[in-house]
Amino acid sequence: MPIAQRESISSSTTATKMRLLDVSGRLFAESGFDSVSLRLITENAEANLAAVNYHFGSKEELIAAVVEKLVGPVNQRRLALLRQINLDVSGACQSIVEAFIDPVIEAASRGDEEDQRFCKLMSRCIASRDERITSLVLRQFPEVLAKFVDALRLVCPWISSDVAHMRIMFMAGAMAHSLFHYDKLVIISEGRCEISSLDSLRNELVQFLSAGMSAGTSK
Amino acid sequence: MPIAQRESISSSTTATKMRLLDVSGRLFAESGFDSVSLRLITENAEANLAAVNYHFGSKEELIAAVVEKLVGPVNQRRLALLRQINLDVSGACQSIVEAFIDPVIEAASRGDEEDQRFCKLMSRCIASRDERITSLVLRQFPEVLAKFVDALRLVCPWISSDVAHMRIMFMAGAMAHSLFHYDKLVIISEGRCEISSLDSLRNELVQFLSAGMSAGTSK
DNA sequence: AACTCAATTAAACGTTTGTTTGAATTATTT
DNA sequence: AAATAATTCAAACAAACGTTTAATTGAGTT
Repeated sequence: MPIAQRESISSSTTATKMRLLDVSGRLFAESGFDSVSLRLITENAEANLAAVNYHFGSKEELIAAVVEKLVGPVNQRRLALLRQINLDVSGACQSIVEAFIDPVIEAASRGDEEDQRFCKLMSRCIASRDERITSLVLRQFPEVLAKFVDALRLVCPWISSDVAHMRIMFMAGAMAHSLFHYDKLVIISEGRCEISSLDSLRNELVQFLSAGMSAGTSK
Repeated sequence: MPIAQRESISSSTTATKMRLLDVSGRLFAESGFDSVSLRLITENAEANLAAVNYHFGSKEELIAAVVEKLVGPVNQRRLALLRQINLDVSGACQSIVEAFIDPVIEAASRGDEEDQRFCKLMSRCIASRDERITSLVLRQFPEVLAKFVDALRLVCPWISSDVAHMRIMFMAGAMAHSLFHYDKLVIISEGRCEISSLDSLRNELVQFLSAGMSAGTSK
């Protein structure tokens, strides 16, 4: 009878359910949401094949659980950091960028998991091209976007609303792309570039984006 | 006997084969490479289900044909534009950014297809997270990356090799992300932002990236 | 007109997918 | 201890997938 107790389950959080969430995140990070089968997940979680449908209802709801568990706290932290910024002092634009970037870096470094895996999963969420994923991610994003646009325009008054929105999008893209692919840079550059740590990537991202965010307008 | 004539086919370019390539590009742009089935492709191309395997050998080789047809000319054009730049004059950094961006914008605007669809397909190639795709795309990229790194460091001598590599990656990410998602910005911004044309997006991208590329280093 | 070979077709193949079922097991409550 | 609910399990399900096969068509050549 796996239907009636759906609601009582969502609060119980069985050990199996948590293991499924954890293993799913690991596998999704490496291969994407669609490529990972329920059989691979349940085998790695040492659970039965039917466990996902029992605990989450469907694969899609499992994905939703993984995604929301990941992006929710990050967006909350972004808003919290943004509120702490003194928008009057010089360097406030860099603080805005940091408020957008650092919650992701923090979460990646804090977790017991490996940095890269967390970054890849986060990148798959933020810059997904699957509407089923983006609809989940973008649900919370309008508030974040609006707050960051307001902050940016307070610090850089010469930026129009349209341009501010675009620049937030550019920032998200640069971050998501580099978070996912930075480990490949040593190969593509044929050994000429090596990123020593996630922190060094973060520093260069902040440097690059701060300049872009505060750039003057063309005309 | 679909094996022996494989090479004679690749030069004949049947009407069916071209239709398959065209339809595949359209469908891949909208839904991604994996989500589009051979049945959907062949139905839209008014061809038989077996046509893809006959003309291309497999679905994977069809994807490879679509990808290489798309990214090859763009990278060639990038290198051509880069060679034309006078690296001594001021504003050379912006020219470098334009040499990276404009080949994509040109190709999107030139094609008979709709802008957005082309942008989405291009974005799926450039910033793919599927190793089967990235291995195709990145095959030509080391040369492009190296040339752009060299040009950037000539114009901005204070940038180290590592940082130059990263900034190219940031640029690619900002471009790919915004090319794919810019039509969603009007929804996410809840009507507060609307991108009038692909050209306006291009102009803001150039403005943003030029500032980021030429930014000073942190210490 | 007979032959040749590329191209198309309909049908079936074997896998893999997410999901469902009903019984067995374990845990919790009465 | 008995009864009830929650969880696990093996097995099977239908659907969708890429691929293959063998027969058929059609144009170009000998």
